[in-house]
Amino acid sequence: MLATEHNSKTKLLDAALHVIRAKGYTAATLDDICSVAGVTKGSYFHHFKSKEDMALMAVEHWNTMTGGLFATAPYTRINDPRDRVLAYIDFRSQILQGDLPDFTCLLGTMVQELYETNPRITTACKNGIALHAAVVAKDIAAAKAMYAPKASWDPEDVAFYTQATIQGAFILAKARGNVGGADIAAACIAHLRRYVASLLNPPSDSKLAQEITP
Amino acid sequence: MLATEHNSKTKLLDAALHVIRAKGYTAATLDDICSVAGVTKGSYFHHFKSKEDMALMAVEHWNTMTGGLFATAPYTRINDPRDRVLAYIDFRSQILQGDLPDFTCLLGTMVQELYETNPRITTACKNGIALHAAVVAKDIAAAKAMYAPKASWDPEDVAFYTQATIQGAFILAKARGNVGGADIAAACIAHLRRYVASLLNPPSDSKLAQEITP
DNA sequence: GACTCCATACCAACTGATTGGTATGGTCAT
DNA sequence: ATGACCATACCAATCAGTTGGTATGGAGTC
Repeated sequence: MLATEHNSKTKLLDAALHVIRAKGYTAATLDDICSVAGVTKGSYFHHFKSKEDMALMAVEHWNTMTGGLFATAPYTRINDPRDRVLAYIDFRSQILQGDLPDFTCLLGTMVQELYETNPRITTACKNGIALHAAVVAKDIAAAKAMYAPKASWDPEDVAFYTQATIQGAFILAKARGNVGGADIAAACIAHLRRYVASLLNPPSDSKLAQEITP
Repeated sequence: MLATEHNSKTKLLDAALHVIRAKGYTAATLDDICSVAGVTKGSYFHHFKSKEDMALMAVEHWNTMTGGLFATAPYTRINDPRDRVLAYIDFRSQILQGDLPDFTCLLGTMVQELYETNPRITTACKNGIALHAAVVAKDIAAAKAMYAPKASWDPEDVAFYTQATIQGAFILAKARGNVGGADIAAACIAHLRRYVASLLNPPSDSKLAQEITP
């Protein structure tokens, strides 16, 4: 067994996550990714049959990485579903650390430029986002059942709304740049938190949470 | 005056708006843009000294186009500032028509892939977004002064939040594709509307609108 | 344990196509 | 005839992908 057996493939995928998030899919060249990974194109094409193939595997890699991150995050151990949902949102705010390419979303970045030109990658991104949204929706549904059972809004719908806001927060962050970018994203997520909190704990005489008709 | 005086330049800019929104900045080639515009590269380089220069002018073109669209939109004639803000959000939902490249945002698309590699275009996008956010913020501030004067949230902050949600809605729409994409974006904007409405018309015993601490 | 055999992993150099950008020359209004 | 406008032909650089090859180590045979 080799210490470096499948090391190159993982290094290439890690490099791809970083480079694509920094420059986008089209501008991310194979040479970029290979040089960050510290391997050559020969190795690259040994593991991937094309750039598109690599991107699809990068999406899988991303899904397992982020899936693990959220599955093992501290907020998951909170019992009350409402608190857990809000702690999830807090967690999304807390992980806005480091440079922008470190905390922005691979799927949102790729689908933005490829939705019309690359259906396979677009579908992979759609599925990845839906996968995470479903996890969030599960907690939201549990919280709704307990705190707003009669409300007419759909937990899945709210889950997608959280993802939209977070994706949009990334865009504003990118526009502002590395200094201040994380701050404006956090401000957006703070508003999102307040909205979700209001949906799950509506003041008794308020019709806010009941009246949502998507 | 010539009928064709600056016709080619405008056609090139219009083509650029469409092609860049469809494929992103990097993947949008000069040949793409020229062929959509129906002119040749000779004309292109007569009007623009480089691709970056063209993109910067495209941002200006975009700002004047969208600026005019919102400045003359029916909702601006609504007197009550709260109604006007909510009608603005409704308007954002109403213009989700046609194919995705027709209603998604040039600035959000470009900044997503260029924030680390092209500071000039990034700054132009940031300014364009801030420009529109300021227009929205003005109405939100007027509405706040009338309906939630003691609330601690910042109108500018909320304006940026609206832009983030809309940008994120575009990403979800792109992920879902041309069929259903506009629907999920509209669902997100519906939630946004409800949140902004709650900020501007807080139920008397609710602390929702007052407690926002961004 | 020494041997062949072979799949996996990797590399350096190359290729054809495409890219943004140029050079040059023509057309037309003033 | 001069300058704004635009078309054709072209160029150097760069791109994704190929080529032909080396190095390693494990399986099977004797």
